[in-house]
Amino acid sequence: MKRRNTPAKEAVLELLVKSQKALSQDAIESQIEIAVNRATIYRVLNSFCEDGIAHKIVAEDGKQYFSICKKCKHPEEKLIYHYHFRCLSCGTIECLKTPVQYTVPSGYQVEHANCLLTGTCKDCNTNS
Amino acid sequence: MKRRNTPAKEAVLELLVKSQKALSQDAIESQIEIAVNRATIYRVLNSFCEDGIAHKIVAEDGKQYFSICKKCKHPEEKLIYHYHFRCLSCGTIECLKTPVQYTVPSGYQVEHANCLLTGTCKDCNTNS
DNA sequence: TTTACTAATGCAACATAATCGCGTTAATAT
DNA sequence: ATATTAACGCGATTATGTTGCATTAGTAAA
Repeated sequence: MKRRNTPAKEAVLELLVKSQKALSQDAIESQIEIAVNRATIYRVLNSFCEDGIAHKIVAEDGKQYFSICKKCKHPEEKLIYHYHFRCLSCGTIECLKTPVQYTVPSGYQVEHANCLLTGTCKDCNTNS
Repeated sequence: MKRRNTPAKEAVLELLVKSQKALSQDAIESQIEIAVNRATIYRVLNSFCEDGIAHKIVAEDGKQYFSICKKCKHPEEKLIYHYHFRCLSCGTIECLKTPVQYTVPSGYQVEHANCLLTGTCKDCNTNS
């Protein structure tokens, strides 16, 4: 199943790259230049994840957030998991550079890590 | 608002303690001895969280899981965040002893950490 | 034990997130 | 220009979690 380039994909990708943050479907739908159907946005985002272009974060609100992050890629093309930070004040979700480090009991095999810190970000702390 | 003891609370608590795992509302509803309404289960679970008895984990499936974990309590009564592990094969979510360690850029204030690793657990790895 | 107060419950309605089926549209290669 | 089929929009559907409200039942005081 070869991918095709479409206006929807380009617009979503551009928005994600431009915003530098993790965005939810509804944020994308409201910020995107062109009109794109909800289901399509999800399909586009999931295809990005499948292709390793974007990654998905599930926040404690149960919602999915997607982001493009070039720093995620390790030299040997392996994804390095890093912490994400969700600001309770402004809602922003950003990728921190802090890598996720963990050890698991022997016999356990880790395939994915979803690590989210919540609190107040720098901007919201200094502005209050 | 003082808490009252009720059959629903006792049953949910007993189940959580017995199972030693993080359970979702629907798992609790199906495993619990007595019939308890869905909304009540959520209210009970949230009250446990407020009282510091249980903690809530949001998995990458967007669902909330609740668990009792005595090891969570630090000597000075402060909650220590630890990793959780979700097995993609058997669905079990368990608390790992691995503490969550992170550093955040200056100006950031962390209030909560939700860290979940997914993969295959020991049992599922050895049985395959 | 009886009474009063109100936390807790069940039920139904509601809100939201995400997925899916299906007929149609349009990107790509020939 | 044509054929193929990935991608799309739309509507329906599923699932999770919350909320309002009338009723029930803990708990403490009389």
